[in-house]
Amino acid sequence: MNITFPDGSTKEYNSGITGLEIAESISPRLAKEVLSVTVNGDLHDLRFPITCDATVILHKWEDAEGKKAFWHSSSHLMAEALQELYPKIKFGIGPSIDMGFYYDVDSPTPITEADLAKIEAKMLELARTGETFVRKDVTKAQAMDTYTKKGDEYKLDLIGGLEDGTISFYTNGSFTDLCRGPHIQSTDIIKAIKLTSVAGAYWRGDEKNKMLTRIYGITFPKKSLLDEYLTMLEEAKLRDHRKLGKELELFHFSARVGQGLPLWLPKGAALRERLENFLKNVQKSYGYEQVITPHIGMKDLYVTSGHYAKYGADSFQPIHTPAEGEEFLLKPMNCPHHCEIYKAKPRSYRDLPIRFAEFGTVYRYEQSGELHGLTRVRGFTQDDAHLFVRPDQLKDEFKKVIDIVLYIFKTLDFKEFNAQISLRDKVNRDKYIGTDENWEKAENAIIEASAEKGLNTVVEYGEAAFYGPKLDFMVRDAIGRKWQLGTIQVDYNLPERFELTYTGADDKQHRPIMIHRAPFGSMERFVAVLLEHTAGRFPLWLTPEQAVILPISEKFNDYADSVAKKLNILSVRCSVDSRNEKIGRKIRDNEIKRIPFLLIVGENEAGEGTISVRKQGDGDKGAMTPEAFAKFIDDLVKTEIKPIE
RNA sequence: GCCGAUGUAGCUCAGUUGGUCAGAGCAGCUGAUUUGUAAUCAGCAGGUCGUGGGUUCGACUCCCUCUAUCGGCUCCA
Repeated sequence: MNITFPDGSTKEYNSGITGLEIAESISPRLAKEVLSVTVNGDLHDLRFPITCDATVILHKWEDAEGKKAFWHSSSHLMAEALQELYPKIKFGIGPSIDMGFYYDVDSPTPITEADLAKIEAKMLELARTGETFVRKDVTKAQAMDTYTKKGDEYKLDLIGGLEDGTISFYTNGSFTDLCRGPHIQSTDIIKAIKLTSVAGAYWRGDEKNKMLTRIYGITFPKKSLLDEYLTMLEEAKLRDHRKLGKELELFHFSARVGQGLPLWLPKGAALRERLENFLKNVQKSYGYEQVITPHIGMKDLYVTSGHYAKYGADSFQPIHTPAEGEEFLLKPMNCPHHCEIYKAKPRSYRDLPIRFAEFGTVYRYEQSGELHGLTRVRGFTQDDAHLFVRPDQLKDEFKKVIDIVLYIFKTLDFKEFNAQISLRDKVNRDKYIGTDENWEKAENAIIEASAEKGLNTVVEYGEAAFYGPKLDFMVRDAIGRKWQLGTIQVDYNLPERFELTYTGADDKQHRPIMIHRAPFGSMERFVAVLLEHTAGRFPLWLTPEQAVILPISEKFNDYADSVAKKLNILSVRCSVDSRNEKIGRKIRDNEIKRIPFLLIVGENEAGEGTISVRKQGDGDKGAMTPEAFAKFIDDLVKTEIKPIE
């Protein structure tokens, strides 16, 4: 029997050998380190006999598959510890996740964060005994029987959803669990354990079900890896946009204004304005026209669009005029307004594509528990645009929008993002409006355009908007949470509902197709993610303050003011730190404020008409005239914003 | 909305078993200093201890309500 390895080499083994034995035959060290094994593309138990020629991959910690097995096994170890500490506990599911694992449990005794240290200690104690993970295959009926006797409704629910056939149990120490595996060979390679948090989670993710307690944890094969991880988490917290937003005085929340309603402070407003102008310029070059629409619209507008039926009950309640009692809704999206602009006059096929852009502020009632800094708010501004196109223009226009998103990401140095194609749920179709035919056309347009643009995409079913499929651009925040930024959506439905038409070359009326798109997603979320990516060190073209002039003493404040005037005229954003403080103090304070350039002026500079330039994190740059410095800044900004290709 | 945790001055945080515990540093203000590349010195002022109830002779401390925030779940036009 031949076993082939990933490097292409082949070795002969006796039939029935296991992955673990193969590792042992290669080296005792590998046998210690191997965490899981892939046989012919499928994950297998390390003790699973291999009986025919196969390709085998032995996974160590360095592999994602190795980590998965390690963390999944750790969740079983935690379950064992929990069972010993809380004998009446029942278990839901306990998978590995991106970083670590969790287990959902139903315990009559509440488990809180205060209990985590105790559970950790128990886990370590059990891990050291070197328990193996022993697999036992049973029939579905036997499995049902086992859990019926135990009175475990969660496991019974899980088994009920499985197909008939073999079901596997894994046992480590005193704990046996329904589990597909695979697992690591022994618990004694789990050397470092940190239970990170407890949280509530609905059974099977359905809010109608009971809420279980979810315990999150992470484990490592070495103590030093845990320390590194904890350090990394600490550093990530320093980049949290909520912390930086406060420190850099960008935005503020007030309970009296209302939760989820950000107040933009002067520096934040300046930053946001610059981002908006940047995008406006890009859009102008792509033929977009700016429009402006009101913050409210009559209820009927949203009844027509279909949004009222879908979200009306879960929205801010209607606003009424005092005399007539007319109902208005706080604008939750801009598309219906833009449809009405399209309808303002007859459109010809020659006019299309028509591209209406607006930085449109919208209000959505998000559940209170869902609010999160600037990334999930109740009032926010979309960098919205709606493109009205002919069918023959759809794919090209979609590709141009992808170009815009990629250009923006490149300019702002977002290297790591995921492009996600969000399609309809395969089964549950009544969540959506529109005909199957149009949905298929829309979905195909997105899939083809993305492929032709060479985008590396993942497809997610059930993630589409209720009126159409989307291409979403996802990025992660400082601690790895995923957020959607840019979105591009194809919509056949709103044009139908608003009876949008254009006159074709055949002199007949035709239906345009709509593309909804927002490359930033929203100004709020984009700024939040940008803050976390840059740790508050914005590119020069964006940063609220590019330079601060630091007079050596108050004697030079007048000279500093004259330099500031000169630089402001030359479009350098700078101010004067005229406080009566020592130069060291001024440097420190302004470094902390992340001002890119510090301009020091004293007797020498005032005499020569120059400024001494100090760059953040890069030290002394020498003296130059204000004019030379302005040119220097201008050149740097030009390297940051590259022309559109 | 649900589960859990937290809420002390503008910010970051101390406050022992309920009894001079309302504090510190930074920021602010005043004065002195007039400074050459990451914190000059001194003084002053700042808080119904998130809100509203309750228990108690007495509550920042214990209990309940509400509210906001944080970690998740659900949701996300």
